[in-house]
Amino acid sequence: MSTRIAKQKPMMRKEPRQARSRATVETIIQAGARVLSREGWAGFTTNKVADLAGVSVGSLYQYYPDKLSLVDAIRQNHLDDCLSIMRKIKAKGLAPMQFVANIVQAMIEAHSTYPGLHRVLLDEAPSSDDYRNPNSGFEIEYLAYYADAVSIYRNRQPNKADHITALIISDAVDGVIHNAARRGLLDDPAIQSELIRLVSKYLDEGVNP
Amino acid sequence: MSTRIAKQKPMMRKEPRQARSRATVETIIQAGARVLSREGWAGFTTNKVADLAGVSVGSLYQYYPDKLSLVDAIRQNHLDDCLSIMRKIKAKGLAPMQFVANIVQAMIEAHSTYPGLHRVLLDEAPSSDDYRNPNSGFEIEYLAYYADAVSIYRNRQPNKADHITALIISDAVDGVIHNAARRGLLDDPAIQSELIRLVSKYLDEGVNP
DNA sequence: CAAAATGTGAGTAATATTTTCATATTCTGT
DNA sequence: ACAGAATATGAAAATATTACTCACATTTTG
Repeated sequence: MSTRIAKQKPMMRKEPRQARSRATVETIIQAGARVLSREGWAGFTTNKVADLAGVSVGSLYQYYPDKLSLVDAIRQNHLDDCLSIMRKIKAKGLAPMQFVANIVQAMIEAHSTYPGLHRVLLDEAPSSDDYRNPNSGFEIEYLAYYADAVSIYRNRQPNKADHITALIISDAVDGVIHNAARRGLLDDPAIQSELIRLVSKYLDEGVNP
Repeated sequence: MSTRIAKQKPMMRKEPRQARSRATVETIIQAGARVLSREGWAGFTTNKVADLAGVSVGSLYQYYPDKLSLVDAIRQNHLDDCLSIMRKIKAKGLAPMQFVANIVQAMIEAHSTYPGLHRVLLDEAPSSDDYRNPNSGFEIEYLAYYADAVSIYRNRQPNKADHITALIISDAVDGVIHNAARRGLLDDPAIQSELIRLVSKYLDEGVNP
C-alpha cells in the first residue's frame, strides 16, 4: 500500500514490528475508512472502528494515541492511494482520449470501495495537519497531475491556464461521481460515458463557445 | 405513486401568530442554516443555533419539538429557495446561452450565502422525511427543471436522454461550486466563466468527440 | 386590564464516547 | 525450551456533550 512517515507529533504511539501487528494496523485503517464512508465524521467512533476491524479498542490505542491521529492516518493513506493511481495512469503514456477515459474510470473505481470517504475526509473530518487546506501539498500535487493531463491531452507545453482547467475538471468529476454514488448510480455505464464526454468536450479546443 | 403525504409528526409545535414570533422563527432558521453550513451536522446543536440567533433555546423549542424537525424546516426552506430560483429563470424566457449563464450564476449565488449548506443537507444531516432519497419529490422536480433547460437550450421537444444530461450537468455544477467554495474561490470570475464554458460545450451537439 | 402569546436560561437527565490499565496471549531469538 | 518483548483484550473509569424542560418574566392583543 503506502509507506508511513514519522511526524512531529508522532502519528503512531508505537511502530508495529511483527507481521501480526502490521496486519492489525492495516485492518484498523480499512475499518476506519469504511466507518467514515458509511457514517460520516459524526458517526466515527473508535469503538465502532475497533468492532468493525474485529480487534479490541485497546489494540487501536496501542498504535494511535487518539482519535484524531487515526483520522490523519486514514486520510494520509487515502490521499497516497489517489496520487498513486494518477501516477500509474500517467506512466502508461496513453493517447489523449484513452487518457481521459482512464482517469475518469480510475476515479470512479477509487470511489467505489468507500463511496463517501473522499468527501468526508476533505469536508467533514477535522485534521491536525493541513491536508484540508486548499494550498496543502496534496491539493497542489493532485491538481498538478490534472494540469499536466491537460497539457498532455492538448499535446503541447504546460500552460498557466491549464491550472484553472484542471480545477474545473477535477471538481466537476468529483461532483458527478459523488452524487452518482449518493444515488447508487456509480455503476451506470451511461453516467460513466457521459462523464467522459463532458471532460473530453471541455478539453477540445477549436470550436468556440 | 404518492404525492406529498401529511407528516405524522407535526413540523411545528406551535404556529407563530404575531409578527415578533414570526421574526424569531425566521431568525432561528437562518441561524440554523449558518451553523449547518459552517460546522456541519456534527457541530449542529440547538444551543449554538439559539445563541447565534440571539434567542434562548427555550424559544427554539417553543416552535420546534426537536432538533430533527428544525433541520427539516431548514431543508424545506433551502430547497424551496432553489426551486424558486429555477422557476424565475425559466420564466425569463432567455436565449440558450444566456439561459445557461443565468442558471450557473444563480447557483453560484445560491451557494454564496451558506457555502456548505446544500451539501450538508443532502449528505450529512438526517431527515425524518424523504428529501434525502434520490427519488424524492425534490430531486425529481429539481432534475426535471434541468432536463427542461436542456431541451430549451437545444430548442426542441423534451427527450428521455435529457435526464441523464441534466444529471451530469447538475452534479458537475454542484461539484465545481462546492469545491470552489471550499477553496474560497466562489467569487473568482475565471471559475464562473469556465464553469459556464464547461456546461455550454457539453450541451453543444454537432462536433463529435 | 385580563388573557393570550411570547420569551428566558439555568438546570436536569440522559447519553455517548474516549481512553486506560491490569491481565492474558503470542511471538522471537537464543 | 525459555525469557523477555511484542501484541491483544475489554470492562469500566473518566470525561464530555447536549437535547430538552419548566417555572417564571415580559410583551402584545382586544
